[in-house]
Amino acid sequence: MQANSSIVKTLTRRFFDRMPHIVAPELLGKCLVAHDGRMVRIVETEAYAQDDPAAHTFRGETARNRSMFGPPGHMYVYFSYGVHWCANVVCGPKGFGAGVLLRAAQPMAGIDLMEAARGNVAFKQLCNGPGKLAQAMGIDRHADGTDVVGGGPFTVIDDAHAPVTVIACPRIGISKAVEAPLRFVIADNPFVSKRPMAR
DNA sequence: CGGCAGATGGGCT
DNA sequence: GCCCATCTGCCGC
Repeated sequence: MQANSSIVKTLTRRFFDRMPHIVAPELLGKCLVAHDGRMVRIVETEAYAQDDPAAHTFRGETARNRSMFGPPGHMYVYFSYGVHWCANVVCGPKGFGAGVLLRAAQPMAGIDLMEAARGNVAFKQLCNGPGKLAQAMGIDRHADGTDVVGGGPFTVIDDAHAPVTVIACPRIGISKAVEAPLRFVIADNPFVSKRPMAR
């Protein structure tokens, strides 16, 4: 191994077999890879558990949120405000509707494909929001329920670079449990959707 | 430049 | 009506 080459590890199913508030900060710095070469480094996540009034699973299983009740390590993709797709990774035990929303990421590879998908926007705005991230990566309804540990169209890997400094802060764009510090960002990363409030 | 009001839009309850 | 969002335009610093 050369000094600046990364060590890529495939995440195990067990990584996602824990509660979302544990998995969400640990996903920071991990990478999401698509089959066509597009890759992003995750810089912002939010945790949603079944007992959380802000979670889609709070009122039980429906056709829309079904994949969140399935086994961990799979995608939950939902259609937001009639316009955007948003990607989550299911976590927690099977049968417990929980997951981590992928809110923002840093483009790493396949930039030309991301720009084609997102249109004429600044580089920093390619993936700095959940809808933008999904659009840039080509994530839509077809990815719902697919495996992110391996074998699916998108895979989460640990492309280890440097350790990250994690900041926890309130989530964005919700109307219930608005103060819970379940949003996690990499400190001082320019690709987050909104800077966390200074503390 | 940042912040905010308004419009947009589909699927849920 | 409500909602885990985004874009545009308009303000004020």
